[in-house]
Amino acid sequence: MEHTKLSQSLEDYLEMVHMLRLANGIARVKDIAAALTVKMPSVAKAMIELKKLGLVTQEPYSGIELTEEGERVAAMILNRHILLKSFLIKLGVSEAIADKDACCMEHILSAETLGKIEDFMKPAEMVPLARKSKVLKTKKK
Amino acid sequence: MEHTKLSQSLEDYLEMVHMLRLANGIARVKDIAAALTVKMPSVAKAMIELKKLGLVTQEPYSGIELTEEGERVAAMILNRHILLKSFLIKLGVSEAIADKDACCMEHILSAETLGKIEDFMKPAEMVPLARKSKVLKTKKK
DNA sequence: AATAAATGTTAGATTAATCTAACAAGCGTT
DNA sequence: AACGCTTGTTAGATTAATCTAACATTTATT
Repeated sequence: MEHTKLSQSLEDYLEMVHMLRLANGIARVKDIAAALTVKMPSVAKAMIELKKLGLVTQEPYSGIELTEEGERVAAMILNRHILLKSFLIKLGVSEAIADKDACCMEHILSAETLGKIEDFMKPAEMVPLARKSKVLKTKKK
Repeated sequence: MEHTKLSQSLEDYLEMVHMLRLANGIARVKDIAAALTVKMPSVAKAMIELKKLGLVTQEPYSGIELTEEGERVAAMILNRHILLKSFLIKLGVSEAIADKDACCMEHILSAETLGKIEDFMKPAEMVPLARKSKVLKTKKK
């Protein structure tokens, strides 16, 4: 609801909470810090902000949970990440770099550009028939 | 020579100096501020940093010049911008948004990704014969 | 159960980028 | 040449994100 527009940094933290919960079932401060290569106090501060925004909850000294809204936002960011990563891989970028660059791009691209990238990716998935896969049809309507 | 890795912000300022000099012959504080939608004191501070880094020179109260090194770096950034913008346009993004998003992307993408995007763009420029411009041939070699 | 190790939090400093307000210089018109 | 407008600079505050150091809690080991 509140579209308070997260900073890039907070988007990263929120996304990481989500990813760790998917991967490990729990998002711990230590693991978030390690994954984002920051120190634990940075995570603590970020969590305070995300709590203020109503995106996460946390009982002191335990794992971080997502609120419903937090889940929704995190999933959106993660989807962007996945879209961009596969896009880059399709361009021939190696997986590690695709992951890293997707991680930066996911915070800055406009909805329009994301939409076009989606268009670009979709046909290939939907029509694996066309072997040559020349895409980017400048669609007329 | 010194690869002190400019911040995104300083890259933007340096690029804008270059663009204004190309467009108007002179880069004035006021115009830089307007173009980047910041206030003049922000420009002044940025110029102090760029001077420290040996990328620009400026006589007090007059236009900003690029050093040889500054010119080199600025041209590199501008090239990235142009590459990314045309890439986005090719994907179907409108010019204004392509420009804006290119401006963000130009600071964050890895050399590998930039290289792949270049590869992606090249064939089309070399073969302007194909009228329909259906692109992204997953080139085999 | 006591203690040690691991994990989490709080306090406070640092850095970068921005802003506003106040001051200074240059220029253009009369 | 003097005044006023435009442009540029300096000083100082603010905000966000990080860090280190110190402290607190929880978990594991004996």
